[in-house]
Amino acid sequence: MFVEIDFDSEEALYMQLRNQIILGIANSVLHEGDSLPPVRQMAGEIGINMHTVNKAYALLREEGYVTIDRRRGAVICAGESRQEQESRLGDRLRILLAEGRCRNMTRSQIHTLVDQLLDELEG
Amino acid sequence: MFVEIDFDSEEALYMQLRNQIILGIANSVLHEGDSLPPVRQMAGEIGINMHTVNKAYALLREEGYVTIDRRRGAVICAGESRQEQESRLGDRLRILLAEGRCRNMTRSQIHTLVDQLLDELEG
DNA sequence: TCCCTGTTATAGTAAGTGTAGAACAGGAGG
DNA sequence: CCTCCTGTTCTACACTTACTATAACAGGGA
Repeated sequence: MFVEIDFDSEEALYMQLRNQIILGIANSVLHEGDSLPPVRQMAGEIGINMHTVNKAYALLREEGYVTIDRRRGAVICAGESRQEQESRLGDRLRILLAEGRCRNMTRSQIHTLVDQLLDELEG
Repeated sequence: MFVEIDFDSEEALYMQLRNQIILGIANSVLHEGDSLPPVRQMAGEIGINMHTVNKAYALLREEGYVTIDRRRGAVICAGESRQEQESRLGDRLRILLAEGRCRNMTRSQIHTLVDQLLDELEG
């Protein structure tokens, strides 16, 4: 796997793993139907506990990014955006934009940054 | 103050307060030079502990949103965007955009959402 | 002096995070 | 049937963070 954990980060390990998998999906490194490594294998590869990986997988399942069954493990599933997720995404984006605006970022600068980050994901 | 705390939220109280103050600045409800209520008064108004308010104020000071002295309390200061702040902002925005992309949001939909949220802040 | 300010110290409860060992249920394959 | 691998669940422990509470301190203003 492409996952790398920063043990010095203040962000929770399971959250780092969750984010990197989401980035992998958006980045087309992971496609619909792909299976994630089993919890024990993933835990061994990145050097964290099995339960921490399990927590990340369970979170991804709750958020609708993967489906899990005992045969195939965690499988990337199609993005069927739920409304509740969008609202949370909007709330989080609102704070982010407010911070940028407090930092004197202009509207065009923000759009440029968004395009740049989207290009990274698609490129 | 305009601050309202959601005690059922999973977000930390001091983080809610910090975010609402930042929204207030971006929203032009709070202007450069304005003083925030004293920690004890703010704590009493919104029904939380003084130390929790103090933690939010201290965080805002670390992030460069306010300056604090004993005479005038916490005073909104000018936005002199630091580079470290921007990088963190970019990292957080990257995750957010990845989530949106996994939810099949198009680039134009994202820009529309950004514009909508910015209009809310400016309106 | 008195009051208000932020600040600090100490303490306690509660929750979250990460690790650890063990065991279970169920499907796959020999 | 048996074995292996899978996710899942349980208990337990240490550590950190979050929040509250009480108290005291230093410093500027009236």
